[in-house]
Amino acid sequence: LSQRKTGLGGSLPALRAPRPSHGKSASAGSAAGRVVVHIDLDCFYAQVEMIRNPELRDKPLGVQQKYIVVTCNYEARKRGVKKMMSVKDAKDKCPQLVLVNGEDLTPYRETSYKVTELLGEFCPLVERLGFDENFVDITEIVEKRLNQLQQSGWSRVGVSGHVYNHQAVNLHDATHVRLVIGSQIAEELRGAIYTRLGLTGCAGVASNKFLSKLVSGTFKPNQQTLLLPESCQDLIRSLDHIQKVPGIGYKTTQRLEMLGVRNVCDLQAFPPAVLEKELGVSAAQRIQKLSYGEDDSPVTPSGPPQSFSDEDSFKKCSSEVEVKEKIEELLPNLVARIHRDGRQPHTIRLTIRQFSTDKWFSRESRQCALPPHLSQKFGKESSNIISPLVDILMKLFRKMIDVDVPFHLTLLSVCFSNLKDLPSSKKGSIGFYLKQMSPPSGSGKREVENVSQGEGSASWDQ
DNA sequence: TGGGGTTAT
DNA sequence: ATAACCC
Repeated sequence: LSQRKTGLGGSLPALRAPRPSHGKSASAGSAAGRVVVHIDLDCFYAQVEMIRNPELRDKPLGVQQKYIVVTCNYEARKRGVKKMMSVKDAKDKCPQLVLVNGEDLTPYRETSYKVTELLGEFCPLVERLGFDENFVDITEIVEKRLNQLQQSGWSRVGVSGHVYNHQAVNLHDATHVRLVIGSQIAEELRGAIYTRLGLTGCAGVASNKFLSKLVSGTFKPNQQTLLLPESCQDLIRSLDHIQKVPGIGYKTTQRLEMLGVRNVCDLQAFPPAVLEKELGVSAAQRIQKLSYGEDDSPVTPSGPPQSFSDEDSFKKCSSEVEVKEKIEELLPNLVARIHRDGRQPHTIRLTIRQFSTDKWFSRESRQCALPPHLSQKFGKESSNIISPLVDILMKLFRKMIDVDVPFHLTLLSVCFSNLKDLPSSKKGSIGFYLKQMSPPSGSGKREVENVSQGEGSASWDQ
C-alpha cells in the first residue's frame, strides 16, 4: 500500500470511498466521480492568537518560534513579512510588527481538533493534514442534495465562490452539477467554521484530494474555488516547478532534476520505465499520475492522533546533565496530554539532532517498548511516572551518544506512540474526538461569542 | 528555519 | 530505525 494518509497518491481499491450507490441518481450513475473539498485555514496560528487577544486584530502580527516568524496575519503580509522569515528580517521590513510566542502548540492543537470535529458533524470522511488543513469527501452529501433537488424542482443551482479559469458551468453535465452542489456545501462548511469557531479559511472543490488541494489556494484569504474537469490541465500546468506538486518533496525533486525533469509537463512526458528505475515502481507511478491530476487515494478519516510528541530546539546542549534537564522539562506536559487523551502508549522514543554545518537535516532516534507497568500508570494520576520515564530516556540517549566523547545537540524530542485503548474499564475514557456530538437540536454552545449571524448547522439529515 | 504530524521501507 | 512526505 502506498501512502494512505499523508500522501496524495497511492490507492487501495478495497478501501476506496464507497461509490454513491443511491438508486435514483439517474444519468451519470456508476460513472460519477467523487466530490472532495480541501479546507485550508488562513494563517492559522495568527488567527488563533487574534481570537485569544482581539486587540491584536488590526495590528501586524507575527507568531514567533525561536528566531523565526513562522506565520503572520495579513496586516503583516501587506508590509512584507513572510512565513518562516527570521525575526530580524521581519522587524526590518515591519518595525511595528507585534510578535507573540507560539512555541507552545496547545492552543493551536486544540483549535485544530475543534475544526476537524466540526467537519465531522457534517460527514464522517474527514482527513487532517497538519493542524490547519482538512480534506472532506462530500460525495454522499452531494448525492442527497441531488435527490432533494430532483423532488423539489431544481430551484437554485448556482456556484458558490469562484470557478477556476472562469470556466462556464454546464448544468446539463451531471459532473458539473455535482461539483456545483459541492461548492455550495463547501460554503456551508466554511460558514460553520466561521460562525462556530470564528475562523476563516479557503476551500477548494474538485474530484479528488490532489486537485482540491491545488485549487484551494487560487484565491487567497477566505475564498473558495471550484475546479471543473475541463480546467484540470490548466491548473496543473500553472505549477512552474515540480516541488509545488503536493507529494513531490525535496528528495524526489533532486532526483527528477538530475533526469532533466523541471516542470510538470516534463514529468507528464517522461518515459515511465526510466522513472520507475530511478524512483521505484510505486513512487514513479504515483507521481506520474499526479502530474496528470489523477489521484485515487481515499479521504481516510484521521481519528485520534497516532502519536504525541514534544520537542525543543536550542543553540547548544553538551552534557548529560543538561540533556536530563531538557527531558524533565518536556515530560510533564506530554504526560498530561496523553492522560487527557485517555489511551495508553506502549512505545517511547527519544530523538536528537546533532550540530553540524551542512547536514541540518539528520536526526537520530532510539525507541523501546514501555514496560507494561509503566503503560498502565498513564491511566491513573498521582503516582510519579516521570522519574522512571526519564531513566528510560537517558538509557536511550546513551545508546545514541557516547557521553565520554564531546557532543553538541541542537534538538531533543520525546514521542509516545503505539497508543491503545484501555480495556474499557474506568470512567470517560472515550476521550479525544470520539466523544459525543452536539446535543439534540438548538444552537450548540458558542466557542466564540462575537462572531454574529449565519446559519449554524442547518438540517443536515434526511 | 519550528514544532509538530503521517506512512513506507 | 530511518527516510520520505505534509503542514
